[in-house]
Amino acid sequence: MIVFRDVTELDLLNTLDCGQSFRWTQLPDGSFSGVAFKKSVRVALEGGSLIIDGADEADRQLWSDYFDLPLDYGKIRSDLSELHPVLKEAAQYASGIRILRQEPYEALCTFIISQNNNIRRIKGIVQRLCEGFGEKLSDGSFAFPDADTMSALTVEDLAPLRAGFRAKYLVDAAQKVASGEVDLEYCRTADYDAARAELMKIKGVGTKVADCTLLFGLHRVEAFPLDVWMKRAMKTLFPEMSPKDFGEYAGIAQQYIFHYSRMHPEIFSEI
DNA sequence: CGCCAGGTTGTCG
DNA sequence: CGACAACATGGC
Repeated sequence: MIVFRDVTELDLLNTLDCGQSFRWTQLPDGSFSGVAFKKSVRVALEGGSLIIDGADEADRQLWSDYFDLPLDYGKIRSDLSELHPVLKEAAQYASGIRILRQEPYEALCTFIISQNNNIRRIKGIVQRLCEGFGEKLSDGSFAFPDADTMSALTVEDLAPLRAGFRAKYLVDAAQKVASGEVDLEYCRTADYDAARAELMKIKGVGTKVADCTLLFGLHRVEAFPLDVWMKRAMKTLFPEMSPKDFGEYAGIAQQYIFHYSRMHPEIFSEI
């Protein structure tokens, strides 16, 4: 078990169940169980301490990075709040959301699955993908399958996922990542537009999936994915702003606005 | 039955 | 460029 003391700006529900990761489920006691990096853990926040149950002390840095603990979200939220009064309200409402540092290939695949889909069904497809093709862990849970494994699969193999038209995109992603035709680590440090173009070599990866992969899988926090909610929010709440105006931590602003918008749908349906 | 869901693609002006 | 249907599946 690993314990991180005096953790601030972290809300587990808003971070683990806000549509950036699809691998966490809340338990009756409020804690979360999930798998990342082929490690199954239970996560809880008690009295300001973040507890990673089932983790080895040797992985302390890994889990610190996963929850992005080194980044000063209080400072970032304060700075973002000065940009726009509505952003200030959204950031306050959604405070405690952090950008997870997920594995790049997992982020890529889950956001390919996310297109024209809803979060509930995305979770189901991801779970079936892991159970069908991921490594079985000691506690009976399943890791996310790696690109090498998935590159050997066909669309027919993926039929049990019921992923629909997205299955062929998953196969293309696996093959291009496994062969090195698409270099995910290159995307970590490359010029942003070049990184986006690298990911968009994959069929079924457009600007939004690329941006989500960069934000949630490669921690490119300047990314600003525009999905249906964000397009509505930009038009209704920030008509005078463009994504560029949100600065180097635009991705964090994006999460605040996305969460705030989803929790207040009436904003967009009035009149 | 029709509409929508953290979109992308192909096609047509 | 911009608009628009099609794409699989499942919930409402």
